[in-house]
Amino acid sequence: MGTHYKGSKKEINALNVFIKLIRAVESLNSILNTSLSKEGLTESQFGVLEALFHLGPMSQKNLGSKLLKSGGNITLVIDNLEKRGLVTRRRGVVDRRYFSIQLTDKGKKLVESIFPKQLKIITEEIGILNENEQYELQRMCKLIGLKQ
Amino acid sequence: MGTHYKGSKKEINALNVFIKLIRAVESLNSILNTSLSKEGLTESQFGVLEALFHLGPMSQKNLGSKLLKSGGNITLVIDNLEKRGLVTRRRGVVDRRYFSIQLTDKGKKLVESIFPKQLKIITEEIGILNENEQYELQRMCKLIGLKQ
DNA sequence: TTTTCTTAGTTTAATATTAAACTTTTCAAT
DNA sequence: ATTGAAAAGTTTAATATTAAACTAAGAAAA
Repeated sequence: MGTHYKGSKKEINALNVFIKLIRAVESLNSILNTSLSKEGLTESQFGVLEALFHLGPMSQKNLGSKLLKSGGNITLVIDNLEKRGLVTRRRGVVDRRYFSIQLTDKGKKLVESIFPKQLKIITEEIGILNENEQYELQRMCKLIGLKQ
Repeated sequence: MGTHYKGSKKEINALNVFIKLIRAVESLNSILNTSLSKEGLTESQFGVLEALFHLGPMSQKNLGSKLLKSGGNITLVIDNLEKRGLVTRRRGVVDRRYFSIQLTDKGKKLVESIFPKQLKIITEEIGILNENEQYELQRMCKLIGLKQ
């Protein structure tokens, strides 16, 4: 969304804020993804591993809800993680429709080695803002994300 | 990136700010993309059309720079837009390595019909914040996006 | 119990996205 | 002028992403 549109002042301001917001997130994600790709992981794959690590085993449906991704997408990401031996599918005993997706030891060790690095990057980047600014940024983002 | 990690207070705060920032942008993009998909356009396709509309014809290389996308990606997106008759490739006369990517009339009309709707959504969403908040949000985003 | 509805997961088709290898064209250096 | 480097675009292979159609399993209703 370029900045060359001649709209009302209110529109131009909103558009500029929007663009800066998008760019900030793109910048952060770019740094984080560069770090991840060195470990041979994509953002989605790390998202799954990290969710399993911090929240424990869960179904693919549940993973999709947490990560805001479609069922078909989760199927593929889990396939790729399973091929690399980072997670396993365990079919539900009571309800055979479910899989319980589990981190393997290899997967757990990988998250333990990567997560601190990612957190360090995030802490450094966000650390450009002081405590009060961080509070304000978070408050404003909550307002914007309100309507889901 | 979940919220269940037991790190230092500073790390936990930064992680929470990061998550809220990501969620806000995801929320905004989701609303905008829903609107675009009704017109049969993807975010990338609209990005190209909008850039051509507001900045004029340019090369694929140039489009890639503006939109922060790889050359191969631009090739595909232009292919798809060209199939639908929304843009045309015009081979450079002086330097035959370049294409000048041009909006067709059909493409121009489409942008003229969609852009105001997108701007309206953005203005409404960002309008939740008052003028000073918008200024502050923009300022902080610039700081975060500083290192490219 | 048999039928019907719902839910979890898979598959398919389309677009997106990148890195890397490749082609064509231009430009610079010898 | 010829050779070699650089630049624009394409292709390929891999992963991502969604919607929609599909399969299998369980639950509810008849």
